Amino acid sequence: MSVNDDGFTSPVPAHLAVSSTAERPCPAAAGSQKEADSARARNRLVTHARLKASATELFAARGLRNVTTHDIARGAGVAAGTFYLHFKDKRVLLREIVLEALADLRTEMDLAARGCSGVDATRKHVESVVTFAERRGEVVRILFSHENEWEELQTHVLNTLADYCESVLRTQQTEGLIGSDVAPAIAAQAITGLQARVIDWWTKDPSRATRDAVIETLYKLQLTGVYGPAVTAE
Amino acid sequence: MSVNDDGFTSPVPAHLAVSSTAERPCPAAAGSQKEADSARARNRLVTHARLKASATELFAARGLRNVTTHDIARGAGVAAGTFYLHFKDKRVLLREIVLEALADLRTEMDLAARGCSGVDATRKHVESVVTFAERRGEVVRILFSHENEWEELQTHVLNTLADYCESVLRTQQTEGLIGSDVAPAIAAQAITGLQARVIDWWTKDPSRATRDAVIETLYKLQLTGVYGPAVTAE
Amino acid sequence: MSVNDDGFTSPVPAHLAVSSTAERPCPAAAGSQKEADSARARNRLVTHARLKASATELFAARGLRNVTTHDIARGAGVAAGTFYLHFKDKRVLLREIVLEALADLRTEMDLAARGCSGVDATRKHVESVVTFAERRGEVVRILFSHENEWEELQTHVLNTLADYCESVLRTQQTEGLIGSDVAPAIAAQAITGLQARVIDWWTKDPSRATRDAVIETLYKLQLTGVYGPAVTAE
Amino acid sequence: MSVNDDGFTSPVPAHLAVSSTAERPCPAAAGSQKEADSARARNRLVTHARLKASATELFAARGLRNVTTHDIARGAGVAAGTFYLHFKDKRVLLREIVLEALADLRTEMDLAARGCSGVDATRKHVESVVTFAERRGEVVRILFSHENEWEELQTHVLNTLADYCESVLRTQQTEGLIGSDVAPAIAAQAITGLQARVIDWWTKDPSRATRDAVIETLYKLQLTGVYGPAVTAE
DNA sequence: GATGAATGAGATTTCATTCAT
DNA sequence: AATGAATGAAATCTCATTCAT
Repeated sequence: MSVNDDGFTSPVPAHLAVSSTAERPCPAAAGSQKEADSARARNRLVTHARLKASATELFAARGLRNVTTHDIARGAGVAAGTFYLHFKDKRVLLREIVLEALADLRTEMDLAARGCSGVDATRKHVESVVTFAERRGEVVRILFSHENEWEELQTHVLNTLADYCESVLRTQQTEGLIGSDVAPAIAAQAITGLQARVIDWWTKDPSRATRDAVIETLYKLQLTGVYGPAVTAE
Repeated sequence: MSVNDDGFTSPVPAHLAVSSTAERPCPAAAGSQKEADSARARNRLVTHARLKASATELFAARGLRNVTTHDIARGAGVAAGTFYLHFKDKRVLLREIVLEALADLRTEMDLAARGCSGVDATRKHVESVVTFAERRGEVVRILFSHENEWEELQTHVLNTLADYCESVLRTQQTEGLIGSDVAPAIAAQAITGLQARVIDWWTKDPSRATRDAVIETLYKLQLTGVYGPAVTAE
Repeated sequence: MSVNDDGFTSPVPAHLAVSSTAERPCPAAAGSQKEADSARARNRLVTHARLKASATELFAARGLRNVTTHDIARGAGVAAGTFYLHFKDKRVLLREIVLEALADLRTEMDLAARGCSGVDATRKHVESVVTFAERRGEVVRILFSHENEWEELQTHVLNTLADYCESVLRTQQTEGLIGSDVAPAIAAQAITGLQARVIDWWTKDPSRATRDAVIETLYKLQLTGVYGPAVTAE
Repeated sequence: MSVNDDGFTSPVPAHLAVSSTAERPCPAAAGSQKEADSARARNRLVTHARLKASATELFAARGLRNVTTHDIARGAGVAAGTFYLHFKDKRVLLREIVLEALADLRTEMDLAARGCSGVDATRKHVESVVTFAERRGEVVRILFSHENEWEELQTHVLNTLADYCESVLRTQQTEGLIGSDVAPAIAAQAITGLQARVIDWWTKDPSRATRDAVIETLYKLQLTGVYGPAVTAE
């Protein structure tokens, strides 16, 4: 049984759901306009993507509150008002960026650990987190920065990761790999915090440690913490 | 030699230093007015303290950016302008609150671990952090929340704690308690993140776990992580 | 050679330069939108002009410091924030008004004295200053009022006029019309002050003297002082 | 007959009158306290004078609007509230400074021209103005700077000087020294502006011209203009 | 859809003035 | 009289959001 199956039982809360803006049915879709329409639709997606990319870059660099919708629009090369044709407001945009990144991370962790179990799955998870951080440093900065106004979102991110972690822990506890003296809920928070902090610290300045050192340390700390004597696993 | 002695050699950077409130030199304290002066001075301190208390409460509840200087003044029961008689601006106030809390926490950790070493010191540290969180939940929320604009401050807090942690780890490594395969710098970040996350999570809703469960889990995770097999230490 | 050619070699200092309103490059003027764009551009200029007119009126009546940006916006019939879409702040607006007026005055003086020289040019200059004051009393009030905060600007105005005057004096001295005992630099300041004061005084209440009396007196005083026998000089 | 007799027929308007603040009768003047009282009264005058000196210096340096009552008090070495024990508000203080300076200038001009008449009186007047500017540059800067909020006061200063000038002109016209084509009211404004401007310009940077050059130029221009025959008038 | 000028609520900050001690 | 903390009105400036073209 893969822990992945349990990991995401926590659905996105209604108020955080990403409602795609591009749903409105095209009002006048006269036959001969199909091509024009699809061209238009493509343009729309391009603009949408550019806005999101611009926002990601700016949020990562300056923080959420120090970026204006005008900044984002300028960064995307569109007019100020265009922003609101794609996103209801700044929060929605952030939500979209964060939830997308979170889903990506989860997918990558799932894929990495596919077919593994126990200690091996944990190692794969650590590796995939580090890989994700290397490839998408900007988005990681956003994911793990908490600005209070968006605490709801921040909490959702950490809780999603912690829930996943907790499910893994419970499974392993059931299997007798972890002692019954470990409280999965608390331990899950601890491991999430541990990873988030190290990843944030390392992402800010990757020269601080080699990729391998980060992986090894995360793995060892995590494993030997819950498995006790088994550090010798190595 | 106690590691505690080394732990806080990292002085507060100049730009974060809390300048004492009594900056302005008292121009002339004529003889017969001493009482009046001291009464005024006392009142001033009271107002200062009330502003700080008001700000602490509000910052913890709503975050820095969602609290106006007027809110703080209102919470303290003084006029809007009074704020600026005591603090140059919001940042300065936050800085004062945070650095004060950080110093308090450090002091408590030092006192708690006095005379202990090795595993015992670690346990005392964990206990004092949890105790601090129980008594001063509000300030802990501020300490462990990061808003990007104050990243500098946030970084200072975490680094101060991580530096402390790192010095403990290095000492124990020297003493052979920890294997040489542990990178103290990374591990220190990890442990700091682990503690900060759990404390933040628990402080938000203390009913989530008992005090003892939190202490035990933090202790166990931390210890068995670095000590490997020695979890049996207990 | 006309002295007018020399008179305004003093360029506007960089920090006082009026940056053209059309700074922001128009990003992309798609073909079919030209009309819409130009309509918007026209509206923008109208708003800009209304703000400037409103400010001119208010500054003349109440002085720079007693006029708020809100007053100016209200006077122009736009919202408060609109002010800042057109001018970085009040100073920039004042600068624009003053430098524009100064340029206009200079142009009118140049045109009036075109083809004249010596005494005739002086007379034309006096006439054009008086005419300018009659037509644009408000702006003249601003031009010749000095508020210390804007001393830089005030100094620029008077020095520009004085420089012009000085160049005229030097030319006439070269031509032997003026004795060598006259120090052009000092005399230029004197004549500038003389004209500014009379114009300001008269503009405040034009019923104080007829236009002709003002012109005659300015002309006579400048040329031959109060004792001068020969107003008949001409 | 001295023109001085006519010069100050314009009394200070009621709203500009300096009402001494130190008028309140001493409530409890028990016999044996005379000395204490007089010592106190002396102290009061000292404080009053220091406030005025502080204000004069600051106004001259930074302009009226850029000086706060706190600045003035600090400059005088007293507490903020003390300011209001001596002056009803900032305006009153400025008024006191300006009217005092104006009275001083007038007195010096009177004394200088005592016994002189005609051209000689004019020369003496010019000399005394320049001397005043040399000795009391600060106050002159205040006297001749116009900030719109205090236009009333500024107008009073210039009109006082212009009135004086006008009376001189009328006298000389009566005596046949000046032609009937000169309008005394306008000419008086012109001469006042001329002097004020040159004095202001020179005071800002006395190295711009020697004292004698300033006097000679002011004198010559006033008497015979720039074209005037030779200053042979003397 | 895109544009970008306009909107207006709201936050920060200053400072003349008062008043309890 | 002097003190200096407190007051609170007022000004500047920003920016999320709307809307006519």
